[in-house]
Amino acid sequence: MATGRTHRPATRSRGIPEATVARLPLYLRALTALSERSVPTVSSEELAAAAGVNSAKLRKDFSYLGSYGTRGVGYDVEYLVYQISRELGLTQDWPVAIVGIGNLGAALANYGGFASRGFRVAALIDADPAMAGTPVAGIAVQHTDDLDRIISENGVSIGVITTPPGAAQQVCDRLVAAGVTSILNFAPTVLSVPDGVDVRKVDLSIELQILAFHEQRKAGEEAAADGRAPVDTDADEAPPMRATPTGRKGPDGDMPAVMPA
Amino acid sequence: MATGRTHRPATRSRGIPEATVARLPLYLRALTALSERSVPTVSSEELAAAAGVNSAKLRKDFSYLGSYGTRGVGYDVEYLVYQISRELGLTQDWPVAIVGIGNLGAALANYGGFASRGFRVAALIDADPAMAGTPVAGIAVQHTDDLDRIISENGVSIGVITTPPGAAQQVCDRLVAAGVTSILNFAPTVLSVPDGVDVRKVDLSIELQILAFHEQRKAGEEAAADGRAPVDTDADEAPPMRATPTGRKGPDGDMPAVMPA
DNA sequence: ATGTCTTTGTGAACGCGTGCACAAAGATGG
DNA sequence: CCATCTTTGTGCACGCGTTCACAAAGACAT
Repeated sequence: MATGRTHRPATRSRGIPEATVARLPLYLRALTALSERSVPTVSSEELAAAAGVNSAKLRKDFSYLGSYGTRGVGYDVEYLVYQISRELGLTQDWPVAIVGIGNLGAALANYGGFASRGFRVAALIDADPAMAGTPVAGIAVQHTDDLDRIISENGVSIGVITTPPGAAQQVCDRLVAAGVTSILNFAPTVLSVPDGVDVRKVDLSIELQILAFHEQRKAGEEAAADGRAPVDTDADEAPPMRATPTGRKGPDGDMPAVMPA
Repeated sequence: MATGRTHRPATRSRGIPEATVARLPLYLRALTALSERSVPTVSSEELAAAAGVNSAKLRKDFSYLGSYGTRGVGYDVEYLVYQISRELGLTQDWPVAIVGIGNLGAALANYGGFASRGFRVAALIDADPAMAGTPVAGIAVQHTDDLDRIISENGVSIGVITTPPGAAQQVCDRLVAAGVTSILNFAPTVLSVPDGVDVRKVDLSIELQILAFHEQRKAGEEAAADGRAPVDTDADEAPPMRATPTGRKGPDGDMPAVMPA
């Protein structure tokens, strides 16, 4: 019970936990699928299964948005699609600019999932002059020199960075200077941005490394279960000769032990 | 995060928290950069800044791996690179198969970050017979029919799915049946997998929607600060006529008037 | 109405992750 | 050897997120 106040969650984007926000798109996708199948209502149990989450969690998530369900029945699909869309800000148009039109940038430009929900690829930007004018996914690539103007003229507030890592921070700075306040970073770089700017990163190599960790652990457990010698996964087998703090070993010769105190 | 039912009630395995594992690749990247600059040691403060995290958090993370630092000095870069690499399982070779060679799949195949650390693109698989044999990133695409054999012969345990959403679950099932136990899913689908299989997803559209949410919130606050009428971000303005079950086609045509306001 | 049945919404407990703050450990200099 | 200085490693407290379990709300049948 929302403390008896109205069923309206008092303007609270503030009150919506980040973890919940991250799941809303998941619910929305499942609901959209139901909507296309003309399913009128859905229970928390069913929807949770479709979204791959716990039903109690789903109900709590929805409770942050308000009381949109009916006890004994479930949730009205269309109504919920609308409420979540509105909460996520998908009822308005979001022009997006992609900077760095290499393999990945081009792939994203062609990606259908973009236009589907409020997002529109408004500009493609690349530093290579040779690419200027070349159409990618039906949109002419523009040169980085015009980045500022392009962002302003199109009212872009969300930028996608798909440049090589070395250029990412610079591009980021320029985007922010031009007025972008949300960045989706595909470059394997830690971006630093001023307060008020949101950055989310998508990092293939990090994801793979996390999978490798679990994969290795599984292999080790399996070996142990087989009764064989477990994979040596944590002993200090042949470390690269833990460098003595003072004297560095061989190759680097007389590297002065620099290390700004 | 992983979507499947991969919930492990804290295996006694390694006491390394999931959150820490997710940051290790970040530290590793920063350390590798330092290593290339021949920096011998680094303090938790410096490294934390480079990785974009809190220094106390970094120290605690490292403490799960062991005591690899030297008080008063810091951490030996080379030694730490080795320890983290080993912990993540990057000292061994991980053959990876990419299924679905469209724009995105091809872009990933060409992505350099792959080979860099233990990962090797061992096979490209696509359902389109016309693509079979076509070289992408120097590797000939093979047909889905041979998926099982390809996975087995190459000892692939990590699969990357870049197919259209409709094919993702089926491809996933086949990968798992063939022996894959870790999946990186780029398709906008919730994959269900048996226990013991890890799934991580990369979802462009979800990331954008999360950014849109915050963007909308920022716009609302800004408007409020300007003294203008705040963006209506939560009132029940013009809902799609809450569940007016008016003539919903379907088996149950009668459709009671549910969902009162 | 009354009773039964279904499903929501949420109080409460728990566990994980984060950040502070500090003692311990080691380096360094006299 | 002792004093001082730097930086690690961690005990502790706090807050967020998850999950359980259940009372309340409403649908539906009689």
